[in-house]
Amino acid sequence: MEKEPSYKDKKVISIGVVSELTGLTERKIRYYEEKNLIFPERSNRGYRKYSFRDVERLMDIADQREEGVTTKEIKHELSKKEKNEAKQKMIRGQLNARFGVQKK
Amino acid sequence: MEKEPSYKDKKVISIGVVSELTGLTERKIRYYEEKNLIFPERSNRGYRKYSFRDVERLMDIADQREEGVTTKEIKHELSKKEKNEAKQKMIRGQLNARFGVQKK
DNA sequence: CGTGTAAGGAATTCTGACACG
DNA sequence: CGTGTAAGGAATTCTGACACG
Repeated sequence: MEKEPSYKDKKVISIGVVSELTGLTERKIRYYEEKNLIFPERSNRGYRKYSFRDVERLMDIADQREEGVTTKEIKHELSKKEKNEAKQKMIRGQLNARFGVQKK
Repeated sequence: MEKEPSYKDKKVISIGVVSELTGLTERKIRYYEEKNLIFPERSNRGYRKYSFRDVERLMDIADQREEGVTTKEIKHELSKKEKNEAKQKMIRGQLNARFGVQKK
């Protein structure tokens, strides 16, 4: 029951292409990483690699920045979402343990 | 009724990453392009950009080459498929013209 | 035919820093 | 805080060619 990583999550896009795709400067993209808003992978020699999901995330960040939301606030929003997801997952796990289908 | 290009078809991957993904050398990848088996786009300054579909296509080509199929034969296979697709499309169009739903 | 390699040049990316505000 | 820019270096990619077979 493995989850094969969708194309959307494969980290294969260089920062230059991400810049074209999002309209953001490379400076901004690196800065948002510094602020832990985005998490690219690195190639062997340290080149950043992004996924399509990262590109979407960056466009979302760009929108929020335009509205005057600070990186700190954006970061906190992200943390909240992560906590919620962790909680949801835990609840699902417990429900499953008590009422889930039995293994044959 | 526009078809938005899926992530699978977006040309965003550099030849170096494609090489890692497929296990093929850059030399081979460029050669298959020379033989019209694969069609990357180009960035502003001439850098090749591939899609995930291209990556799949390359892995298919690699398999065929291992079986001893020549690039020429692979190319002919591709041409046949393209003709078939064109034919299918035409037939669908004609069927639709005669029996398709009427416009309101 | 299919692929490796050395060659030289141009463009990319990286980091750390100074600047402004 | 958020972003621009100049700086120097390292790695990437490109093309055309020679090599082997």
